Amino acid sequence: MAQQSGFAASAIRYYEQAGLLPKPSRIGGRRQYNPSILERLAVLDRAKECGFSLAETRRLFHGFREGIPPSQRWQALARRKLAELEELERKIAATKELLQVPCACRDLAECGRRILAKHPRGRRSTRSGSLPAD
Amino acid sequence: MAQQSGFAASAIRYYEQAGLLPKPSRIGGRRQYNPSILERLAVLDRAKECGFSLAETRRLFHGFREGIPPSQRWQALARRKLAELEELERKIAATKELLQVPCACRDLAECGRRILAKHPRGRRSTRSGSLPAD
DNA sequence: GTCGGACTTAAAGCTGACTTGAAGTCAAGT
DNA sequence: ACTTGACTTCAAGTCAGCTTTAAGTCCGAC
Repeated sequence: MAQQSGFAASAIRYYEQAGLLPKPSRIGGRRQYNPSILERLAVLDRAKECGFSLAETRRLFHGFREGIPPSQRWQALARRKLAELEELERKIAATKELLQVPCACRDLAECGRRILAKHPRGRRSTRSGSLPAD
Repeated sequence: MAQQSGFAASAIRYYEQAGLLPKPSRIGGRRQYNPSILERLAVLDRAKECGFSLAETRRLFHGFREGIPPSQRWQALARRKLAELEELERKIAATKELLQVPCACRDLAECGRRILAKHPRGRRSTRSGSLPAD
């Protein structure tokens, strides 16, 4: 079992099935991994740390013409990801500000009235705020 | 239909079933909303903008003794959320740095070897990096 | 009385990245 | 032969926050 990698076996099988790892050779049904898989997994892990989704990581591996070197691949993906992160930072900053607004309402209904007074809720939703999940 | 609120009907029903909205009175099976529900929904929306999960928002509404004023409720939740956001900002900063590391490898296997050389992967996983989803 | 439209419900579906479960297979050791 | 234990597969389950679907109900208009 190839958990010198720090990944769960189930995760490795999942990555394989998701096209992120090459199909390993088999002996009697069992996967035989050669050590290069560890390099693959290290890159995968790094991509994960970089916040790349599996789809993005798949692009890293297979989304470029053969000869394109890693530097260009990383760069292309990084550019988009950095933009996303900056967007996320903006949202966080806005959220932090909201969280620091003091509240002097007597009850939550009054909170509601004040919020409504400031931001009348139109029929069609104001799509802006609200952070992604954590 | 109470979509002066900007919420989808299905979402409102979902919130009701999740204990975030009071059960409205009914006439012939149909919900009859009084206008105070709009205040409720406004607070809910604000909580969402603040990045609160439905569970946290439920605490805002029902997680305190009766007389505790909104200011204290918001404050208690905000303290924890701000800490989370700062943690998230730290992760983003770390991720941004990672994304800016230049890569001079000839191929992805070499990337893997370099990563492995820097961070030998132990048996039990290094639980640190990697942003939540977006 | 019967049509339409707006509501009602419970249940299932969606996304992403996996994990968990059940049931089967394989090879080595006793 | 039989057990053990590590693997295999495929399907289903998990989390959140909803949305979608299907089937049913209610009421007013015709």
